[in-house]
Amino acid sequence: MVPAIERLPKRQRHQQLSKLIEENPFMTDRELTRLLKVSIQTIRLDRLELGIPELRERLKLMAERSYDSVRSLPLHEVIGDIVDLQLDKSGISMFEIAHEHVFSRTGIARGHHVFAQANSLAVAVIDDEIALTATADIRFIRSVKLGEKCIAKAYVRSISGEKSKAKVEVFTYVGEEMVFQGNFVIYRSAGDYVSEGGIERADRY
Amino acid sequence: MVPAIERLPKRQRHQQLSKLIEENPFMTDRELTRLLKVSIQTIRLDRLELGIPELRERLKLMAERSYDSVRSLPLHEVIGDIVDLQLDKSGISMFEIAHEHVFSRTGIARGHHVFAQANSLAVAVIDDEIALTATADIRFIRSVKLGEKCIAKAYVRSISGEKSKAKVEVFTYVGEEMVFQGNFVIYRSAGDYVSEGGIERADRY
DNA sequence: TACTAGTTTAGTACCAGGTTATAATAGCAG
DNA sequence: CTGCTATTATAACCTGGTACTAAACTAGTA
Repeated sequence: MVPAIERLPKRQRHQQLSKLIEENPFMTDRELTRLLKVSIQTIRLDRLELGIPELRERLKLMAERSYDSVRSLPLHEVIGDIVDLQLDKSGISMFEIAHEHVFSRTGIARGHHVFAQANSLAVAVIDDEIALTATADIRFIRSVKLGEKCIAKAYVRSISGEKSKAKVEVFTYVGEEMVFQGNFVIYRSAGDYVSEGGIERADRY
Repeated sequence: MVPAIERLPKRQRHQQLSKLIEENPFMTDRELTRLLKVSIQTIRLDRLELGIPELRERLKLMAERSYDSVRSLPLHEVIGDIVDLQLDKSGISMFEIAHEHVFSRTGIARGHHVFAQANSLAVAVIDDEIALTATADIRFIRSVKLGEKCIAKAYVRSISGEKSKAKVEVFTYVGEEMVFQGNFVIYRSAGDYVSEGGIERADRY
């Protein structure tokens, strides 16, 4: 049944094929024949067996992926995932340090990403039409590394109702350990309702 | 020369065409004929005039863009373009505020992007293996808006050789106007290299 | 030895989504 | 009428495939 001896070449080729296409999805079958030294039909049978779509389908998939991620990129609106939010009181967000956030040499997160999480949260926690960071006084307590999950907790310390400023304190933890601390002064749009929980905002989606 | 009267339809159609393709780059010429009520040849002439490539080329371009941005993501290494750099002395970087950096509602830049530029520059200007932000004291002087070019200038104020800290002051301008100011304390490596475990990988091509 | 099966190669027809070139037609301006 | 633009039509050709049929080259086995 299973010849079992000269069966390897095919499997090997399949592996190579998968790897080549993963490394460079822009390759045509014809280019692959040159690299694998088999006929174009073999390449096509292999793709069939492996369920690898043709070049054009691959490119279309990639295009669709990137197109979707461009569309749904209010990713920049808030850095990190908001876990809990009590407007004008406190908030919690989570942010996992990925490759693109670290110095490639050391795996240590660039400070501005940690700051961005805290800043986003400090702004988000202020319940106002417009909230902008005025000043910040921050401390990076220890470096954060690739893969670590940063939990930022923001507390609104004071709202100077007339003066249209709010003080927000943010602490960021990895596990039990505090890694960042910042005091933010946030400008808020003056002249409107100071919320005590009774404000509905319809323009917020 | 320019008939000027029934000349509009074409221009209008060109506009519509561009818009349709921009909105949905996945449309074939045949689908476009149905929307614009002209022959497929007209669509193709239009694309030719407008320099819009065929569907497959569009998808390929999109795929390449997303592929590149995944591969070459030291895009995050420095925020903004370094224009001038004198290590341990000063540096200048430029950063243009784009759509993805602003609050969509107001067109005002999120603070952490402005901070990121300054922070990146403050770190870059320190001539050392490893440089990390320790603390920062920052002030957002006025809000920065979509399309504005931020010029950040960093000055190294002191290097405490033994103590492995440096003070860097950064000023960010839009035109003549200062929009941000920050005092950074940067940790620097006290002269050691961080070994990454010494793994050589031969399985790489 | 011949039979059988898995693997590889070859060849043909066909398809989508075009490009390129060439020609025919409509509509109006001078 | 001539000349010009815009539009449409027609046909040949291209790339990078799919789908299908058929042949040829392994081997192992009865």
